[in-house]
Amino acid sequence: MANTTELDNDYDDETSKAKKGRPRSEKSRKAILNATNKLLLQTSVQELSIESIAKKAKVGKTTIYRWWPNKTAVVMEALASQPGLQSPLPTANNHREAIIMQLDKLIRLVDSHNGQTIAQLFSEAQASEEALKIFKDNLLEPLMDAMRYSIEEGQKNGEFRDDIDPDTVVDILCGPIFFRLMAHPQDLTDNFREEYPEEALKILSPDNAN
Amino acid sequence: MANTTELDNDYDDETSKAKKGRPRSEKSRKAILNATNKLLLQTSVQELSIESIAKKAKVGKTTIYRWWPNKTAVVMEALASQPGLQSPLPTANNHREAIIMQLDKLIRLVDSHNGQTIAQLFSEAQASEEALKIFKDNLLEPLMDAMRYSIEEGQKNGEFRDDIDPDTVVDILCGPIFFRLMAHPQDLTDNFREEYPEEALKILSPDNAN
Amino acid sequence: MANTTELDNDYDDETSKAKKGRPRSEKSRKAILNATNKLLLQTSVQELSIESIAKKAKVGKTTIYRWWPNKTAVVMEALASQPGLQSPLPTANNHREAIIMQLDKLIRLVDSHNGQTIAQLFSEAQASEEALKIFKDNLLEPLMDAMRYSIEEGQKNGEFRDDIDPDTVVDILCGPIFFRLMAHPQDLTDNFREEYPEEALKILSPDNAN
Amino acid sequence: MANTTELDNDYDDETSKAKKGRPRSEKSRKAILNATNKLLLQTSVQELSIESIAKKAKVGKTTIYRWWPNKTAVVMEALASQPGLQSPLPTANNHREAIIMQLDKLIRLVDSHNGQTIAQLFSEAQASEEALKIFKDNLLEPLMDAMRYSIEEGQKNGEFRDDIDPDTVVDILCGPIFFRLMAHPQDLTDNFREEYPEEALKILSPDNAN
DNA sequence: AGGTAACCGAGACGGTACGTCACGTCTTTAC
DNA sequence: GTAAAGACGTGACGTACCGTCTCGGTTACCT
Repeated sequence: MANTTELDNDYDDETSKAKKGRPRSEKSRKAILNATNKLLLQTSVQELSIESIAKKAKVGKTTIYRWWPNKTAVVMEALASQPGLQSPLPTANNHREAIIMQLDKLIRLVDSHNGQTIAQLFSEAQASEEALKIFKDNLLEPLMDAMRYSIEEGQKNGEFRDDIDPDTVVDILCGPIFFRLMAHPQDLTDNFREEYPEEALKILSPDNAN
Repeated sequence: MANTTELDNDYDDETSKAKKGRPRSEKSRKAILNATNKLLLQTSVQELSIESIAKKAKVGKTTIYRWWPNKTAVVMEALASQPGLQSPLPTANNHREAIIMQLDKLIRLVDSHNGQTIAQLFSEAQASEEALKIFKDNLLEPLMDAMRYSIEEGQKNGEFRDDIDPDTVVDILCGPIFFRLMAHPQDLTDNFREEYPEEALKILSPDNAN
Repeated sequence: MANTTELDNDYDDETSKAKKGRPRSEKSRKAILNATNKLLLQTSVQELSIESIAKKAKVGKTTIYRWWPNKTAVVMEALASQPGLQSPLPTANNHREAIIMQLDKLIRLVDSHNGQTIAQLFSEAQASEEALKIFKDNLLEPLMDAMRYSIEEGQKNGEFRDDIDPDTVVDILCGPIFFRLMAHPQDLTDNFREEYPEEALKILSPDNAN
Repeated sequence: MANTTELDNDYDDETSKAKKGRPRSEKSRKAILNATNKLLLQTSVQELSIESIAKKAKVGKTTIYRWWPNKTAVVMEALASQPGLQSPLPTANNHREAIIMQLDKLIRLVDSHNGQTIAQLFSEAQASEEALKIFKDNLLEPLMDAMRYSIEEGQKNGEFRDDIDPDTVVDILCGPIFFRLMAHPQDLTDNFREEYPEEALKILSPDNAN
């Protein structure tokens, strides 16, 4: 029947957006992320259940399962939906300063009320390949990529020693922050925030080249 | 028949043994730890269930609950029960060497088939105060205490700069290893094991004092 | 609020269709009652476990707990679901005959393979207010109400003496049957069925009035 | 009736019968029966656990299992150990009076705080051949035997009609009492106690012979 | 204007594991 | 040999969530 239909379909496929059916409810999406954030103030990511989110958001469980692959993805997006997390860094005068600002931002993030949630997301990722990908794609990689870029640029222009692998440096810079977050988060004090970046960056000083 | 003092000691030793009731079954204890280790080769700590341990060990669930407060504690003891983990470090010529050996041992541990389990235990600990205590008491603190001791001694004898908090140094040394374990464990290569300790230790070099 | 009684189904179809969510599975309901009846051929009500019913019916435990408050309720409904138990009594010429037929039906019921189950349900009811209510509402009261009605009518029309409390009479008529069921069920013979109702009914004879 | 003379016990201790090992502890026996009676004031026989008795009596579980085959036996003996239950009946002028006194005693017993326990024992017996035997041997049979004896004697001397099976009569007399105890114990009032025996006995009146 | 298709909430479904309780047995020391 | 203590393997309890599945009902686009 109706070859016109097929022509139209072909045409539609190209112009894309024209999907049949009821569109995704933005209201539900927001209710879910909102409920997730509220629940996370009281419970850990591990204790958080899809069922409790659905109940709190007055949403069917299927609606959650339709749009997110798992709990980690929901929490990740709920976290990202919070205002203020995307705040841009001020422009830096040099790569050293840029990295210090990045580290400072990371410490602030991790020392906020979201710190525990981030640690728990990282933890969830340890038991599931899928969750690990989501965590890395959305939080870890952007962070590390920016840092690696600054390192590489600094190495190119001689600001930093260049006889050390940038990936290793990224781990050396970020690792202690995440470690402290997970092992003794109460010590992520102002003091640490001020001193740590300076100390950590010494690893990149040309004086420490082999 | 020595003097009275020793008799008293002997006597005390014998009376203190006197526990009433059926003694704890060493056989069951071993079966539980054994089953746990075997199951951990196939599943994550998170997926591991007390029920599956009990079934595999041919033991009642209650026997597990009687002796361990939670899953983390069982896994922790199962891990510790493995031979070779308690292997002592060779004596070092100086504190720098001592720390390098400690770091090397940690990397080896974390790069073994137990690495994932350790990461998962650390993760479990993020959602439970109780689990965190067990993890720190049994794994983290002994490790960090030894390292802190070496650092402090090295600071005293001038081997290391002494204008930096030993606790911070411990985090700087250990953090990247745990971070890499959790973020990209496939990169805990021989190469990393050889280079990382040397690089990390630069933080303690007197040349890097402020 | 939903006040749907199952008897009202015809009426409901026309009016209050408004049930949300997936409807109750009739297949599961039948599987549960069926499994219960089958298991009761092998074990006592006391030994019967919800878990075994769920397993045999290939149904989740929660499905049982969702629809029945306790084991007694499941068994009660399983019993009632058996064909033949609801068979109506033939119409009687007078109240004496009506009661004799009711007693005969009770003895037959109690002498069937369901007799033990009924005794055990009655027993379960001795330790639980809730179970007692279910047993009375579903089995005992209908039986006793019918009997009491016949007694009262017979008293009104002079067929029976009216100087005795109908409730006491009901107990006098039913008690021995249940007692024999519980104390020596092997004696609920044809002989008893034939003789007992006649004898018991003498209590209502006008000749025995005080 | 217990007629163990204490002289015999003293004598045994000193001489022949002397069994090896520690003798059974009378203190434990009493503690167990005592604890059982106390617990039965709070819980049903079904809810009562051997474990709770042992705990309350400060006795090992094995001590209970060594001397009683099951819970019913313990409860039965605990019940029997209560003073006042063995009170003898006054001598009767005729068999009719004897039976009335027996029924009156039964109603009193069953209306006491032990009534529920007796009903529950009878109930336990429905699921276990062993428990049924204990209940019948210790409570039901003595009661029914006495009643049957009076009936048979009354039939012999013409006090009662003799064209009805004494066993059936016993059930007719006792059944309603147990039935009322189990179905609506709140109606075991003084009124019932006074009226029921007279009414029930009409079944034996020669006037009601066929 | 009417079909059709994807969405939505609600909630029942078969499962798995939880942590607890009591069972009846076993194993120790003490008497 | 009995007693108290208490650990043992077993199995059921009732609950919480899992991820899936049906419902009735709601938008939107596409004829």
